[in-house]
Amino acid sequence: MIRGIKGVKDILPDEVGRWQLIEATARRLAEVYGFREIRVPVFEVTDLFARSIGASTDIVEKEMYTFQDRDGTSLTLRPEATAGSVRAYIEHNLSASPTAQKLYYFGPMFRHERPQAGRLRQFHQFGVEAFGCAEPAADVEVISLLWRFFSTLGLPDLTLEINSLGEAGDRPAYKAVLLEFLKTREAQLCQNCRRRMATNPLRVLDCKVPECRAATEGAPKLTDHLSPHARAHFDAVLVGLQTLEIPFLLNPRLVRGLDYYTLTTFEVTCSHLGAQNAVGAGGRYDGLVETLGGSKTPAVGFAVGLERTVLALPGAALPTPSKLIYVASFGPQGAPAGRRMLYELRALGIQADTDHRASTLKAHMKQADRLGASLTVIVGDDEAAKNCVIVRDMTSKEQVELPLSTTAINLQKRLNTA
RNA sequence: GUGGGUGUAGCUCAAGGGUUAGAGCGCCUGGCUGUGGCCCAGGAGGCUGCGGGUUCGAAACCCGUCACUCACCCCA
Repeated sequence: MIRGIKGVKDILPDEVGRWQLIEATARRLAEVYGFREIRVPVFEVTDLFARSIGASTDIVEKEMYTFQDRDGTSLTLRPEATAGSVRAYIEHNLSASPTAQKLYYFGPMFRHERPQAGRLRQFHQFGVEAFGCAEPAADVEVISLLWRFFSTLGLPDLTLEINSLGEAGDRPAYKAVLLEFLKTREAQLCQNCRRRMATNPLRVLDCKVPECRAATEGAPKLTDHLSPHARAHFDAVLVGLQTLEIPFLLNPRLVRGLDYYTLTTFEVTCSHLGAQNAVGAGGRYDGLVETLGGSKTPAVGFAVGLERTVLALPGAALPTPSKLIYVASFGPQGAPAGRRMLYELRALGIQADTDHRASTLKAHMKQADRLGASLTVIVGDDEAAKNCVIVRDMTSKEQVELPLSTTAINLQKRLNTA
């Protein structure tokens, strides 16, 4: 038997309802907020990701699905969609358009990691990118969309954490200060954190080991080393959130892993998701458009992990299935009459079905029950001969005889008034 | 890449060295020959993940391997 690839999952019919609800909610809210959909390719030239995400990040170093095109060009399955969106934004000169600055997208992303709860090698994201606005109000708008999305779906026990990474110049300066501090505590840090001191000192602050957290308790805070402009921007974002009454938690330890983030970063976590508890995250990336060859353009966005959203979605959020009419037809005259009835019902836009394998009324009734039909139209040879059908209400068991020719239209009225 | 857990019927799980590997749910048939659910009776369905070893005897113990899963790293 050929199996699916490790870390790549089928989304089966029984779970698709949850996905459709989430996608419809995302799409509707994004449009309400003035974002417009963009569809970018699932693969791009490798260099695009290396330059945007950061050459020394885990994603680029060891998690990308990279392959050679026939001419030798290195291509990569997208590990995220911001890079592609920015590329498209520059390539099609969207900055010249007064209306195309706010984009949203859906789609699969690919990262070669060991799968675990809430983490797959092919996973799906919904995300937005707002280009061209450096105002704190843009950060607040994006965060408020993210928060509204989760609350509309009714995800329980969410926390919005927020931090500022400062402007481009602030981080290197802070890194130096932090490193000085860490050196004085090196003996108390875990093996991992000692390694991180060399690779990514900011991550030490985010370590889960209690000893490390204790050791870094008095560490200098990035938010104390912000430039005046970065400080003012951050404060304005926080005030903006307070104005909208969106609850947040300041987390000076919150560090985003992608190199392009600047100033505001945020993350929404859900407390009963297991270890991978971030359902959505994002931030500002004012330098990225320029890095990729565009003109200097501020931008802010987020990405939502749809698998994680599905996991956290309460069962009550599931949409109720629509009413189904089952056609139970059998016999040399009844069967063709039934097929015609089915055709007419469907032409009227009524969800109707039958089981072509069933040759007895009993088998039909059983199938109607399993499909959850609200009404069953019975057409046997007797009915066909009399040009009528029997309509059975599956819950009340009431049956009425109706003329064959007007049944479909009758049932349509009955469904509309029910 | 590293570590832990688990692999038995379609699904959820029993059987912890000893006859023919069981149960619930689901499925099929009949009770009910043109009427579903509930009930009753019967039935089908298993190379116990795979390969080796120990043993008179292995689903069980040992080794290997593969898969799934959780966690680390990292991230949505």
